[in-house]
Amino acid sequence: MGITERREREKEEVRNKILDAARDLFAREGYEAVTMRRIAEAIEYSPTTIYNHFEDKDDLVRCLCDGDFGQLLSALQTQPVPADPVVWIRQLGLAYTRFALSFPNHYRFMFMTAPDIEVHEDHESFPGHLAFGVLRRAVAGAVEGGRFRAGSVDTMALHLWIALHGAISLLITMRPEHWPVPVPPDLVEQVLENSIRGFLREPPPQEKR
Amino acid sequence: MGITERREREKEEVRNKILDAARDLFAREGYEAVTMRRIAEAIEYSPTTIYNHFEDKDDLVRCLCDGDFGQLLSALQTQPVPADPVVWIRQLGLAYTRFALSFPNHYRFMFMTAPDIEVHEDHESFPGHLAFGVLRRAVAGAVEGGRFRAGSVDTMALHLWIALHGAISLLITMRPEHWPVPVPPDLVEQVLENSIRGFLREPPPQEKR
DNA sequence: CTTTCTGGCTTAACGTTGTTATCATTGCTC
DNA sequence: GAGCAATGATAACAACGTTAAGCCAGAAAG
Repeated sequence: MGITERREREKEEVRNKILDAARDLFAREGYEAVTMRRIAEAIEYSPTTIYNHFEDKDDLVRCLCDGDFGQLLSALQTQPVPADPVVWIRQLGLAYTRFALSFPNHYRFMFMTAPDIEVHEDHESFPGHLAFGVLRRAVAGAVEGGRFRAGSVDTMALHLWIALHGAISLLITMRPEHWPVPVPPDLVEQVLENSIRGFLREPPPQEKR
Repeated sequence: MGITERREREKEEVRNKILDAARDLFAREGYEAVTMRRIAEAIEYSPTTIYNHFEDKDDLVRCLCDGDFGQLLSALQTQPVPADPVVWIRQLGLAYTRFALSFPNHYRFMFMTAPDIEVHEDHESFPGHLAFGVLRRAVAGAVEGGRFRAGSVDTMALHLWIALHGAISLLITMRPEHWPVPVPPDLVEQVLENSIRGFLREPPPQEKR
């Protein structure tokens, strides 16, 4: 009865080789560069073999991004939760940013590209939702702890996400020389700090410098 | 001497027919649907004719977006400037949003897609810069008028733009059912108002409601 | 041991795409 | 009328995603 297991293991192995080759192309050169034929050449299989493991190119890249984003998520969930929920929020935002800017093509595909057709029928499994759940918990902690002013936790978490996404997506899309003003190196931190400040119950102490 | 003028006029005419056909395809079905052959069929010319008027497909779509975005810009510059700079900022943000959500493919191409190669060598002519210039003037007015707290006008305008872009780009990309929380219909207005509030010198009066 | 069958893989091909090389035609210039 | 510049069309190329057809090792059945 170990035969089918070995077969499945071999199949999984090929699947991972495909994903590795695709990840390499994707991370370095983007979606357009991920070509069935280039993947096939890299793993020394024929292009059609890929279709035994993935429905089509979109399915492949989606599996790739879901998996890699899942790793970010587990990193978010694994790292220790600071006592101060505001510190926690800052930490989450920076981890999110670091991932996005390290894997801009992943981020672009997941949050800046409209899917062709209906996908992720069970919306809860989408890694983005789980990541958002973590952020929401942090915001809820800040509200309960009195650090944030009262209000809709969902709305505040949403606004934080939107602000981060705005800065990140523009950084990914536009080259620095195309911006209307010089881009400060800590732009995302600024935006994050600004948004947080808008939700604080009391203005931050003035002893800052 | 009217001959060359007539020739240029005819050439311009064909160019406009190309742009019109392309705009129709682009606005309705997006970048991928804009096909040299479909454009050619629509205008009853051969596909290669398009290359007499545009360098390649990217050049075509870029000209299209630049032109259409230029119209938004002139609308921004034409409309009367309110006495209250904060009202002005709100007005600019809403006009920007209306354009983006009315022409999501235009917006996607201009602000959510990385250009393949160097483009727009003279950065000042990029319509986005001019639009940002208007916003900066409005913010400067708010600072000078004492409505906004003191600080870098560039930074405040940048943060406003980023917040708007974050909300708009997510609305364009994600279908409502994929959001982690229900999307309020006035999301962009919320975000805009929130950002403005963060820059106000004094908290807004409480007579609201 | 032989036969059957099944799943994984390849070869070859189809239909599109952007783009280019080549050529014809038109009509201005001299 | 000869040359020339521009405009357009035909045909083709290379690359793409994807699919149909068949090959073939190896498990399953007799």
